[in-house]
Amino acid sequence: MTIKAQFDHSNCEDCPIRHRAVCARCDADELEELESIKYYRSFEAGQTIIWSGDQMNFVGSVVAGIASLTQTMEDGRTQMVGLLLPSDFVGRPGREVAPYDVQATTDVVMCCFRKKPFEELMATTPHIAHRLLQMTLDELDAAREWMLVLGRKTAREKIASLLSIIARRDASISQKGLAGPIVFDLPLTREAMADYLGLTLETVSRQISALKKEGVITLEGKRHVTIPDMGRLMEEAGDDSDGGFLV
Amino acid sequence: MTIKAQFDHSNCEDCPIRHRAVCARCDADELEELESIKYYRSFEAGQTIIWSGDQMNFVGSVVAGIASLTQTMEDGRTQMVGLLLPSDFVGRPGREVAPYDVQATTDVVMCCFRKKPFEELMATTPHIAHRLLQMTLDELDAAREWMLVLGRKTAREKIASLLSIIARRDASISQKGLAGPIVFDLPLTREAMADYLGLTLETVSRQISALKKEGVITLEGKRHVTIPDMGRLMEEAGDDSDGGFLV
DNA sequence: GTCCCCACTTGATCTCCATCAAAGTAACCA
DNA sequence: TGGTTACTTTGATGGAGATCAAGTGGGGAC
Repeated sequence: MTIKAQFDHSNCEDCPIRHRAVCARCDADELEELESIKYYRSFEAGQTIIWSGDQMNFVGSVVAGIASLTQTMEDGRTQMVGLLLPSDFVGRPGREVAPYDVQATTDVVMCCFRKKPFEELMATTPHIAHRLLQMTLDELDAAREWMLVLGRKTAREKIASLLSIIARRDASISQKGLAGPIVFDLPLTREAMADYLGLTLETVSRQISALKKEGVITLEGKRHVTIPDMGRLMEEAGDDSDGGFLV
Repeated sequence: MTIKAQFDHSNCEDCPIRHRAVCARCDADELEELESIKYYRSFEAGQTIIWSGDQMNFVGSVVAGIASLTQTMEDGRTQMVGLLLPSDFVGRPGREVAPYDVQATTDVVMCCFRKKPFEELMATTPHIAHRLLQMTLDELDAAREWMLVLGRKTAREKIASLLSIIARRDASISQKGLAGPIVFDLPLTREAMADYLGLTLETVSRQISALKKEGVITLEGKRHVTIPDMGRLMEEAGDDSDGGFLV
């Protein structure tokens, strides 16, 4: 039924997209048309990929790096509304205008498709529309999960939730599961974390210090995190769900 | 392209669904199959329509009344993650299990389709999948807009934002546009509003009293609201966007 | 080397909203 | 008619996190 089931994406070298995303290389086995409209773009850390309100002329997947979706109020308050990790999809088939800023948080490589041809392809290729619907439903679930974090969790729980998401996502990419300590580099500045969590950067810093002091996490330098006990972290996050949300 | 463009739904009497939703009556003009798998269900105010974690065996649209999607933590903190007004769609094609509680906030009538037949229909009928994708994208936008409200707005701005959404949604149903005073009944208790806004019911009550005292809104009884100046309310909400998000 | 810059940490204080508590209002029912 | 119940308002108080303000540390340019 899905492409994923038919191909072993781990051998798909020049397309590091392993799941969920529309994968140009792999689809090309079935759909040469996709191959012909795909192209790659690179962005430097800090660069804005799409401005809110801009005409969108492409859709695509993040191949490498991390991008963020943010909304900003006139007075400068900003809220991150999504985190795009490798394999995540960007863009709205059928929409003209981008609803939020998309920014490269680290250096980013994207695999793009021109929007018009992609939409035409989608109209004639039911399973692409299907996959897109599934991905959109995943994002919707993630957004709603995040609403609980923003609306009801304490600062400490928010930090733990964010660490837990990144850790899980990281672990799932490196295929190791959740047993044993988990090690990763924080891809976000304290300020970006604050924007994601609806906090200030000072509060983020204080809470990270507290978690560190209490041994819930270990820090080497400012970004390199070790989580000795994932269960403990999830307790701190107030998570009953055994997780699995992604964006 | 869309059904909406082909039919005048305002004449579609026993199907009050006017836009966005999968509309059984109207689709029936094209798709007799849909007609054959649809049925109606009623729920009383307060009743739980779907429990989080339950097997979902139907999808459908809200025909009348208001339902809410909520998440709850073990310790009882709850966050509303969506408000379902008439014409909104409920259910996840392709998903087995409900991710949140769905509760009838007022008395609710739903137009349901058994999930299996609906999914089969979707697989063979591209434009249903398309419409569902568009609806899901709308919900995603709404969820992300709401993340800004939850993460960055003050209590007063949150209240103004909620009133503004309900007012706009109401106005769009009654086709009057936004000029002149807008009148509507609050469909939510103070507690439900608090759960939507990430506040306590006391704070909701205080802020509503404040807005009333300052003439931003008028109250008759506890629920009947008049908004003399929509622009003023949107200023209070901190909204630059001229709006249009729905869920 | 050392200077600078940027990300981060830590401290002191303030404020908005949560919490606890009590009283008011209206609908409903016996 | 009065009493019960569910919803709402209002008051008093406290605390989590914002805000303002220094200070730290590491990496890169020269």
